[in-house]
Amino acid sequence: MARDLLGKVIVYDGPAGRRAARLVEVEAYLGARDPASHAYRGPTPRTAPMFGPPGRSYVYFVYGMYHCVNVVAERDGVAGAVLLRGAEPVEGVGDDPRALAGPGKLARALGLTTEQTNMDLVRSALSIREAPAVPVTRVVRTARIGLTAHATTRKPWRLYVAGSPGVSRA
DNA sequence: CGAATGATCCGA
DNA sequence: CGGATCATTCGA
Repeated sequence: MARDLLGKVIVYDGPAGRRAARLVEVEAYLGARDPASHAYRGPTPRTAPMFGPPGRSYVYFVYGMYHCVNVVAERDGVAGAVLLRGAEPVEGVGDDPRALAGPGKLARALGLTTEQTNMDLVRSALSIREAPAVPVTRVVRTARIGLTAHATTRKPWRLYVAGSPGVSRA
């Protein structure tokens, strides 16, 4: 479930050393039932990780200049992923509280690209770590942002931590 | 093959 | 609101 990711820490031990951030904004995407999902029309080379086993990464490139990072969520064979949209700096990413406020900024600050797609998030250089859960009272649910195929998908599948500067927008 | 498209961001 | 900028996808 997407909400369990809020508060957790994403850690990337890359060429530039350790970079880590606390997740404060996420969005859930499904498969054939979700027109806004990359997996809507079945698997392609790019979206293959979305159909694979859970607990792995799905990183894609968009708009010719940004990368977006997802955590694959459903069981093997079923499409589903959670887009990481915002985080707060923890280590190695500077101290601008808004440096990871937005999916493109988050990926850039952590140094993640399509090279890091389909990585095992439990036992690899890219991982998601346990951290104190975010109190229910601080979690806000809204409709997802920036979608073209919005009409059919007004589900409140965007979750964020109220008041955090790492959230992409109010 | 060519053309359209996009789960973004920034600046005016 | 428009522009930047290009991998991916789909139609012919």
